[in-house]
Amino acid sequence: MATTLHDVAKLAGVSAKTVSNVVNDYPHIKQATKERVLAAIAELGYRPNLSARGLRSGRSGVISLIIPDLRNSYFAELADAVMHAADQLGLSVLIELSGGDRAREAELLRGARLRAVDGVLYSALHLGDEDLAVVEEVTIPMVLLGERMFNAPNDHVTMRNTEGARAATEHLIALGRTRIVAFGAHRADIVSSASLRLAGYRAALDAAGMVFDPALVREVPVWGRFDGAVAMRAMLDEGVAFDGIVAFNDALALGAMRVLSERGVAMPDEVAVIGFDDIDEGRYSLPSLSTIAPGREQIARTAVSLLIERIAGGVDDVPPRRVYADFELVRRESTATSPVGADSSAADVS
Amino acid sequence: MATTLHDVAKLAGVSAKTVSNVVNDYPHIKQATKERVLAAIAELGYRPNLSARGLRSGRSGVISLIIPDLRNSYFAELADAVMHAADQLGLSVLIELSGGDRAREAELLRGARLRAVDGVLYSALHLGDEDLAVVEEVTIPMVLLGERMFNAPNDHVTMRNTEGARAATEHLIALGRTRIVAFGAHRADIVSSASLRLAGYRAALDAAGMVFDPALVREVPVWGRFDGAVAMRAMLDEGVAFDGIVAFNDALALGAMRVLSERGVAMPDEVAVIGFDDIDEGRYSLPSLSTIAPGREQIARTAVSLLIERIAGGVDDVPPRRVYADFELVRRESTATSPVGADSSAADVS
DNA sequence: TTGAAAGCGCTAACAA
DNA sequence: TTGTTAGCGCTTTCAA
Repeated sequence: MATTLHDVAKLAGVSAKTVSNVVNDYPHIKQATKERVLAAIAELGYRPNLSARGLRSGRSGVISLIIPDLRNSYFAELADAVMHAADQLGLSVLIELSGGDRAREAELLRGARLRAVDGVLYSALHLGDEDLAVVEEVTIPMVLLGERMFNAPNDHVTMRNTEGARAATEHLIALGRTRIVAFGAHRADIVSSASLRLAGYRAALDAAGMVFDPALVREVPVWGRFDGAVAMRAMLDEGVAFDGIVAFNDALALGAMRVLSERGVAMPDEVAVIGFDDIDEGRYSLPSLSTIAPGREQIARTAVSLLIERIAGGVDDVPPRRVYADFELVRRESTATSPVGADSSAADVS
Repeated sequence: MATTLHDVAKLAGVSAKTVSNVVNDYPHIKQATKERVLAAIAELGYRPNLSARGLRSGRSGVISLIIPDLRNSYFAELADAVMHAADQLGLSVLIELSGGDRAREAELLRGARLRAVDGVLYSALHLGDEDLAVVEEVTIPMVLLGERMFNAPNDHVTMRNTEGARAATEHLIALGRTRIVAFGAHRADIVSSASLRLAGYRAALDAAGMVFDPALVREVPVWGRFDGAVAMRAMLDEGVAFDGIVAFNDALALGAMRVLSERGVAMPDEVAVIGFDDIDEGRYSLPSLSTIAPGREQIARTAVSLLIERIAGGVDDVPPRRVYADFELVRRESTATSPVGADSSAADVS
């Protein structure tokens, strides 16, 4: 079998506790002892049994990240950022995929796996304030990501959705666009990224004294490229007139742009497009895609930090914190004033 | 504290062992006993402590997936497929990112985390046969993914790189292209996806009686969109003439296509492009990108199955297995014979 | 079909 | 600064 603490202790001529102290960087150890132990560890190739440590200490050094899927670039890039943040703080990340399925979103919160991790970062698409009971049953530290479940008693990290959508819309208005589509709305009655972004869109129109036209609000329940393409195709077929699109995420925008190109609609001249998320792909599309960058790194770092604080304890009496990451308007060709190709070093490709 | 097996046992009026049997679906249990235990579990909200189980049984129910990063769509989609395959077999996946860093690729193989998991799926970019010593030190079951380390004593799942590249090249040759770029070559002296794909490219040229022109082999060390764009820009600036591109992955192809579009090069008329990986994004680019689909799902399912077999044991005397997944040539607009736009339901968007 | 006893490898609490 | 004792919650082994 694998070597244990005791094997090391025997070889080094010390007690198991001393070896444990060395392994855990306990400060008060005589240098000579430490070196002897370290030598024994190296000689035997000892590596601690994390299950035993976890059982004894109640800590596993692992956190869960629950997200819909990894095929979606936004979540893949978010997961990447979370893993780097966690790694720097000595934590491993166990990813669990809800598949955007409501039942599974709830199920994962109840699963046994959640007893094996120290904390969880949870990003739901469907679970909302009406499911608070499930959320409150979670006994380990949990930090919420995204827009759902605003009333849960947990720390919560999210972007400034409304302000971001407003900035995006104002950007198009400043370009002189008058018929701007809100692309990717959801059912209006629940708080979600979609409803917050729609509110920002409306606020921008109101502030500019523009009329809100419901015909320009396009519902797209799923925010993928495919869904964006289908919805845009339908919109064009219906003959709706528009000269700008605020897409509620980049994937939707990219799907829509593909259809606009097929139909020979010039971007940004005939239709200017801006998305949300700043996924890498948007830098290389044609035209490159203007977007609202949500502050992904900041979200990841903040979420992991808040979670670690809760895991460490000592903040039990601190009420739920809500952190809003800073967004940034990224201007690319899809909302440029000069036509595509005028600047051959376009986008940030160069 | 959380409820334990004993709490359940006490409430149900049975021994801990019986509860354990129920939890683990041990077959020979009287129905009445089982129901009583189940009721007690439900009443107390009992969930097993995975650390304790892991300590006792030597199994954690977790496997590691070591990949370069998640910003790269290929790996994100691969990870997604692996997680689904693992989930169906009751395993959780702990992802570790090597960042495409050679030292870290080795370090992760030695880490303590690898003692806490039952097995590992390992995809290296840099570690090769010259690092066999590190690989051989891994004591838990390990299945290799990708092209590196062909001589390691492990099961290995990969795509048919050479055949795939040959099919891609032959596809362009059939289109009448005569000056085809091999885009994304690496140092020739090591076995890698790049060298295998280059071999396939050469084989296709040879079979067609075409001359191999080293000027058409373009080295691009990193396979990202950005790198593809930079390399293509350089190539155009150098004035190399070509009418086809076999890009060694889709990201490279997409980066190159962006530059070709900027420069007004018509695709596929002036330059036909085909990539590798079949990432989702290629369906929505303009033109949509023809590609070699590597059989990602098959790779994921097979790798997880092989790993589980090794974990379960009983195959210790079975020599290392090598599985080659089936690839598929996916024809899209970037190698279509009719010009883009002729078919408005282009790509598989519709 | 069920129970009793033992102990996986580690660290917390305390003692020396 | 280091050692001793105990036990985390579970499953394995063996017995009944």
